[in-house]
Amino acid sequence: MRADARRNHDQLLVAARAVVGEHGAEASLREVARRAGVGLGTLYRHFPTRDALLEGLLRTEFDALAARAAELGTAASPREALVTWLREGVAWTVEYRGATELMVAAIEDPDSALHASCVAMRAAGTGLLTRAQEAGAARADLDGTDLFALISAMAWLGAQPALAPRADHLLDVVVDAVCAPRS
Amino acid sequence: MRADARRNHDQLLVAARAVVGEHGAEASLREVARRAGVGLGTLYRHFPTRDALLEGLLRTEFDALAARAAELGTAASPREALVTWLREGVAWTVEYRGATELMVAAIEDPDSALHASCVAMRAAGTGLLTRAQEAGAARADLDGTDLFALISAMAWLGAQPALAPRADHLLDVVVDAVCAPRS
DNA sequence: ACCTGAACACCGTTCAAGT
DNA sequence: ACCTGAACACCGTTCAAGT
Repeated sequence: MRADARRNHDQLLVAARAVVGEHGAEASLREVARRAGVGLGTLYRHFPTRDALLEGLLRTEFDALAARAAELGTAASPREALVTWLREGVAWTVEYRGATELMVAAIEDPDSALHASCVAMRAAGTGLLTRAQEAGAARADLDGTDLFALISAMAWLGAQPALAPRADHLLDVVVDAVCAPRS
Repeated sequence: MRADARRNHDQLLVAARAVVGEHGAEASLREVARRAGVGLGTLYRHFPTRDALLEGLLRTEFDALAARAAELGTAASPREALVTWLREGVAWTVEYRGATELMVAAIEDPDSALHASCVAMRAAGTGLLTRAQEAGAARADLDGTDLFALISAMAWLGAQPALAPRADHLLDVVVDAVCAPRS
């Protein structure tokens, strides 16, 4: 890759992080290009879809979550590992308001730039869930997709200003439900 | 109101119901006006905001939900009344994909055209919840806003194509959590 | 009173023309 | 190779002009 191309690529990601932080995942792509000091066509050359651009932002975070799951898998009790990871996953997802819908859509769309990262994250959660289930510390009738769905829904909830004040408490309720051994 | 104004008003609602059904709550207002055979300014005269237009569509449904709560309050056991209403509330909310965000925003914005309807719906749910709590059939650490939030989040989940297949099951999990007497 | 549609300031996306 | 920005087809919203 040519030096100028690489610089543009990097500046686009920097600008995107700022703009998405301010306006959410539906932020204007024109504004990203503007802020990066780059033509609009250059943005499309580097990131042909909005997903591709977000993937550039989120990949490192996804990887961190998967790594965290591996760490918890050995460092904590099955129940505590699962609960901690659930809470951290929700907290992290709330940060990217608007990205939750994209994440959810990407998990069943193999063509999405976010697909691989989503699948990896689900796999990490599945590991923790299975371990907790084997220890009798989580409901047996849940799978990794359910966990992913619950994290997404609670993150959506936390991103709604009107509901955010109760989000932590409601997450407690859901965590209780996930960890109830019966059914 | 003049006869032509009334006819335009009604046709706008008919068109809006169709267009929102097809494209969700973010549907193009231009398309609504087009489909109603009406100038764009006429739409804005009758419904000055998008909320006002949606309110026209949703008010009857909100009222039905409140009435349903009253009915269940006398016809069913406290637990069953709450659970049935929760399920029906989620099922109904899923129908209006995209409207969930608006509903949630409206409940704390007194200027929203949807505000009164949202508050009434929350009040109806609060009645059922309180009754169930007094019967020891629901967690004591939940209030009407929590119920509203959980309904919204589960409706959001059900509206995501990738998660919809598990939505019913996850609602069961949440219902179990709401009805767990402890904590 | 009520209606219309042009006008304005924005989008996302594509692509001919430049270096 | 890579970049630019005009062009196209859309938005939401406002408002002067018409009946």
